[in-house]
Amino acid sequence: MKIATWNVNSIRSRQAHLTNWLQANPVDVICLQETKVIDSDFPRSPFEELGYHLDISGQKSYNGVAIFSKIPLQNVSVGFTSILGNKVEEFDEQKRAIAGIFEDILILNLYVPNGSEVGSEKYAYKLQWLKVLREYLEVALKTTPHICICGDFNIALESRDIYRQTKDTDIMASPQERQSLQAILDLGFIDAFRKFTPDAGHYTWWDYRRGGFPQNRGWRIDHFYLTENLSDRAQSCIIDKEPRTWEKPSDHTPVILEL
DNA sequence: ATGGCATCTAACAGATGA
Repeated sequence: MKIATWNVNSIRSRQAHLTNWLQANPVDVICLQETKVIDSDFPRSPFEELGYHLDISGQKSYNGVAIFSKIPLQNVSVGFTSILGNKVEEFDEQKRAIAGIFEDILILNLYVPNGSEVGSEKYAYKLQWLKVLREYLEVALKTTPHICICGDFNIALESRDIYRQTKDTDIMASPQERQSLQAILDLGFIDAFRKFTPDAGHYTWWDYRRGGFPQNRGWRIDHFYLTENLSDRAQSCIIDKEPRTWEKPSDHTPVILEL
């Protein structure tokens, strides 16, 4: 089976790109981020016509996540309160997390906060959000052996994931962000892409500005993290750069995991 | 240090993203 993740940067602006891509890549599941639309305005029919069942959680203008699957997901939940309760309610205001079970796998689709600038309020929110995510996974792991987390993490863990040297004050590469993500991985998650590809120069996001893509000035910030038992089942994990070459693309490109 | 580019709302400029 194949699972994909793609930050589409507005589902309404990217509808044709996504339908074209899905026709060429009929994955079993696709996890989307930054849909940027309330649920009642989500363009469902083009994707339902391709045979997908849709689970969506969006809001006006910002954020928003969705999972499309060829077979309906079981036990779909939105946000963190479903597992952690009302104490984490404030972290569910922004629509950044949706989960469901496909076959024996819990798929958790995430749009991690960007953080704006190191030291800002949004940066503090990003770190807190990651702490809540860690708690969520700690609980989930107690009952669910097979977990696949994917999405836009807005963090590049290592220098080989970024086209240039970074400073500690660079958002998406700061030590605190990396430690927060590493603490999650330390619960027992493996970077699926790195199981197959150790070398530098593979990215999933390129800045629209300054000709980032043509010069391959990118960052690898979209990830698949798998529990060890699932990692053993992984057959491949690849980045498909092609949609980034299309006209008016998302600034992110899809990553595809094969189990 | 700035701005570069794209998306949103809907104010056609300002907020946000990464």
